[in-house]
Amino acid sequence: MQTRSVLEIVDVEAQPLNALAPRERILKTASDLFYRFSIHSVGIDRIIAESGVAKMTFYKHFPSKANLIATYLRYKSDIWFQMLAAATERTGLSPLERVLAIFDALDEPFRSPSFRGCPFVKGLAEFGPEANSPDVQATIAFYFKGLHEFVASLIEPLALSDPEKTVIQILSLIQGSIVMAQSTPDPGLVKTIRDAARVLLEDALTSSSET
Amino acid sequence: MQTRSVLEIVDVEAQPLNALAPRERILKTASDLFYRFSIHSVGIDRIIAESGVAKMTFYKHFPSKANLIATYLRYKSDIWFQMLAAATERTGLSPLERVLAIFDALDEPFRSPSFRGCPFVKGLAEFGPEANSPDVQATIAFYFKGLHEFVASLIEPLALSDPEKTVIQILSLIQGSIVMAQSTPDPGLVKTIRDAARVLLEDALTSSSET
DNA sequence: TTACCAATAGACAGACCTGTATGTATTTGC
DNA sequence: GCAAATACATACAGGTCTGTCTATTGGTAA
Repeated sequence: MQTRSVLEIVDVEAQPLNALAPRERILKTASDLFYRFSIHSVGIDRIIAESGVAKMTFYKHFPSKANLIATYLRYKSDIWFQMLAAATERTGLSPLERVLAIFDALDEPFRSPSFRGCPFVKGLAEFGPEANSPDVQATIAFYFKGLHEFVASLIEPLALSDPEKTVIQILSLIQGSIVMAQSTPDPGLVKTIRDAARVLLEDALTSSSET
Repeated sequence: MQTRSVLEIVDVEAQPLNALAPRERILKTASDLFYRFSIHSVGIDRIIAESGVAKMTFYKHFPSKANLIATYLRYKSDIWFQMLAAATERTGLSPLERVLAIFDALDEPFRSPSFRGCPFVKGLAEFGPEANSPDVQATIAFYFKGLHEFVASLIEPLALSDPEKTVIQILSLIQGSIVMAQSTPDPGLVKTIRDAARVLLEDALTSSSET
């Protein structure tokens, strides 16, 4: 009983599968498989088998595969935004350091052997504009919009004359570094990109103070 | 007869489907469909139907779907590198302008309504390290290596003290801008990213001349 | 003309896919 | 301890996938 209540407050991420309720077990298994192998190449049957759940239980919790996919993406999105918030909201950081903290936060995932790139870029690759999966597409759009707003909120305190321009540049560095980390292994990547971001931010600050 | 020889030297890209030989018809159809809808979600049957070819004809020219996918990616890679070469090899450009010309070349594809992001990032999303398709994976790796070498060859004349660092930064801006163009429409994107690249290059040049 | 080769049409095998149906076991709340 | 909800195992329907097979048509070159 006591063990039970402890389990409930601990992050789902760190739990062994068999300690989780069916719904979480399905979601975590699907998340691993979708992220590793791509979405279309992983069938419901495999998710059911690896999560040790009956088919009817699956369809009770997730009315369709599309629903599971959207839930998976939303789950990844939540984890990612939580991580970003934790990294940038630390006390004692200057506004500029908060922006650069984004890149520091990327270092650990980039070094993880299970890193496979951005789930939402991958999602967009499989469920682009021509796909017929409104829930999935909406979840992907939700992420990109959220990231944009998050970066904008960090840039805003810098009081730049053209903040949106710098937001786009930082976003491009984030997305670009994720692609690079996935396609071209390089232990120094984060430092290189962080330096680029710093140069761009300092340039924007200088330009803004001149005018 | 004369028409025939003309057709042969004109770029395959611009031809109507029915004027092409079966192999090119298949490849062009597959290229369109794979790029628009993703690879796994487009079946052989659909490619055959839309290219107006018999199934046996398809399997005569492409021994398997994996072979077609690898050929498709190689085809996209060739077109893309040709475009990059044409944009950067123009006469009268300074070494720095040649690097920036990469971003000018991105403007047109980004504005095209049929733009759907980078075929190789999309390819990696569907055929990552865990996939069992060595030919496809090799073609994707070939592209990323080629782009890296291409950018390095443009950076090299700048005689920077740490050229590889700038190469990675420029590559990240390229990949990042492609993701942004796909996920967040913005007519001013290329100018914004080009400015970022210019700032980074000028900073690298300044640092190199100081030491 | 004849012999050949490429392309066409369409059926088919065997595996996989999503989602449903049926019935049994287990856990949970009262 | 009992009733109700939940999860289990498994079979199945209907569709799609890749790749093979057979048989026929049409153009080309000797």
